[in-house]
Amino acid sequence: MGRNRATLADVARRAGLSKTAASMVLNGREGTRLSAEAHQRVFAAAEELGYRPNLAARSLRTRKTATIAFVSDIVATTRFAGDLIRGALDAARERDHVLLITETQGDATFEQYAIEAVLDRQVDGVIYAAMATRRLTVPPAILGGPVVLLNATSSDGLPSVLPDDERAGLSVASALLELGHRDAIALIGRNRLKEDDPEVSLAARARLHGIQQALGEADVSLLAECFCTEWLPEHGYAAMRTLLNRSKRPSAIICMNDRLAFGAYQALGEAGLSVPEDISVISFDDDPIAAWLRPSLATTALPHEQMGRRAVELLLDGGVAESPLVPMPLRRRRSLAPPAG
Amino acid sequence: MGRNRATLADVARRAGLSKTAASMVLNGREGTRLSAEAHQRVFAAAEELGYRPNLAARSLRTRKTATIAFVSDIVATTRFAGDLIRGALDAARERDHVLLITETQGDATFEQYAIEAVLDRQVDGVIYAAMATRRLTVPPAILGGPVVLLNATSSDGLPSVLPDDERAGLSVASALLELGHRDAIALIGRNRLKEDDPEVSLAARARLHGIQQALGEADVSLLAECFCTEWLPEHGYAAMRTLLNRSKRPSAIICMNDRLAFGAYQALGEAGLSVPEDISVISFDDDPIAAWLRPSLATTALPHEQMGRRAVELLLDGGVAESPLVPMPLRRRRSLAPPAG
DNA sequence: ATGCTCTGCTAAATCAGTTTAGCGACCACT
DNA sequence: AGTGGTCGCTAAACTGATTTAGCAGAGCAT
Repeated sequence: MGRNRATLADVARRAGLSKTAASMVLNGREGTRLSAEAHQRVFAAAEELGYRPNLAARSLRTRKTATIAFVSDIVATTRFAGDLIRGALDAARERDHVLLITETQGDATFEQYAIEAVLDRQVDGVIYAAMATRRLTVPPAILGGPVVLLNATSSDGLPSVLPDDERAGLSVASALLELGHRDAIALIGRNRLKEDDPEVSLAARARLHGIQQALGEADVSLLAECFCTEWLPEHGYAAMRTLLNRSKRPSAIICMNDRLAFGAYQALGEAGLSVPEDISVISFDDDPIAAWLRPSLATTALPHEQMGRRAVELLLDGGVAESPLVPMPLRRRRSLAPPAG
Repeated sequence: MGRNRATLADVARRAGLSKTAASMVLNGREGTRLSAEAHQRVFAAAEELGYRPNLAARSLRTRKTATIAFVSDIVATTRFAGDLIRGALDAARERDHVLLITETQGDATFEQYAIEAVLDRQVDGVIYAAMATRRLTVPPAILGGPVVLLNATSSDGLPSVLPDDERAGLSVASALLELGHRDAIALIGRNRLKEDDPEVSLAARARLHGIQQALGEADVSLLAECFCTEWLPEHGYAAMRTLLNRSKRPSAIICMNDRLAFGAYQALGEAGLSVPEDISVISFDDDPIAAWLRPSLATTALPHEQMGRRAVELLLDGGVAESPLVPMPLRRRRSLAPPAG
């Protein structure tokens, strides 16, 4: 790779100046007393030789690599990961940085390995990302330099970037209240494990709080709450069927995520009920599937791209981040209507 | 990041030996005549100091960085990208390498930038990946070193890794034939642009060929073919509705991808038809949605993780790759049944 | 004539490794 | 005693940049 690249010494020689002079000119150093003509010559030589600095050599001296490590537990499995990475990539490029990506797969050995690998390469900072919003403990090895937590928090007081799930819960419930739903709102996706263990999820509890707060303020209580062991379509399907067997049919359903809502749609379709005429449905995440459903599913979007971007900004610009919370915009779609009758 | 790391000189001093000796011992050099005791002392010193080599310094001398560039047009947008990256990440880790990921967004300026960024960092090789299987032209700048094309080919004769869409087409059609479907098989997703322009897609044409070959051998011809401008659920929905308005109802549908099949399911549900009793459905990709559908959708899996892995293997192990094609396994699921009646 | 400052530039050290060339001690052989 | 070979190890060069310290010459005042 890159054999025969011109070095700084080549540039200096061609310009008839010293390496020192060439280095200073190319780095735009202030306060140097090099003549305008010297500048000219260096630039010309660099241009002609197609000179590009060898960053390995530079970083040996400066201890800067213009490289950020993106260490995450799981990059695949969810299509959101790509957005997180893309946002980070964009922000990094704008700052002339590049991303070294590793995955720990939630395995301690891999994590150890990943961290050594990036530290050995002298990265300028680490973005430690979780694919499910949660609390975690960062490996002490990376604390020697800048770290930002992405989609996670820790007790170390490290800067972090999180989606604002509580406000999302609030807006989801409010959307239904505004339409006139009151006494027949059901919730699908309660889950003790997710709600009680912040190392599993922060989203479940926050979303629930938001929903409860909005409903409480309107003096409304839920018609029913369905517990689900996981937030997958099959669980949403089962929950919806249970709900439909009850004496009073709900006028609106809140699902804790879009996959549950997908399952709920399936059960509603089988029961011959239509959304939103018979039942409104609203949810969280804005998985691409939400827009593909018929009718399209109203939901609150996880701002993954924004979050990835913020993480890099926080890491490199050292911003103090007013708040770690990134808003989750409400996507109003066809699955919402006022209650029937 | 990583301040106060012990250097090789520290290790050598503690072992009471020279840097040369320490370097040789730690690199396990053959043919050196250093005593067993010297080995002991170096290993002990390295261990005690928690020594880790500075890879920037090493690669300055050796011109090896143990880093691979993963340059792709688009990392987000499809949930498959994650799998491609994960496979590459795994294979890279097994070989003590790490991935520098960049995205070009199909933009020439970004691409130029991305390539300079990775070449400046002296990567050992480049994986040039496309998110949709297609033919492309690689930027000449990266040809100075090893390159592997992932999910793409080019006219440069570069090694590449591709999914075997033609065989997938073959197995999809064969699966239907085996079940007894013959004169009422319809195809959703024909698309001239994708089929005719290899820079847009190689998959469409290959899948079609495979299907046609299998049907041809069985002396069967398609009942109908629906053209779709894109392969999104809405197009599958529309196509399916069109098909249902014809005089003869199909006994089986082949969709060119799972998203189209998702749309077809929606239209079938609305029409009160059930899968697979009334109509069988089979498709391509194995998007996670395929398993979530009710009934679960039979499809052929894009082996993205395998492909990512193969690309790294090809790049680092220099394998001659018997064939660039990675098999797409058939996932038999509930959407298949013999024709009714 | 001497000393001082300013200008425009460069030699050399430095970063942390790898690699080449070779040194001193010891032994065996003539 | 002199020569040659092996053993066990090291000094120094090298990679390609940045950075520190300082040099030569011009201009000016004393």
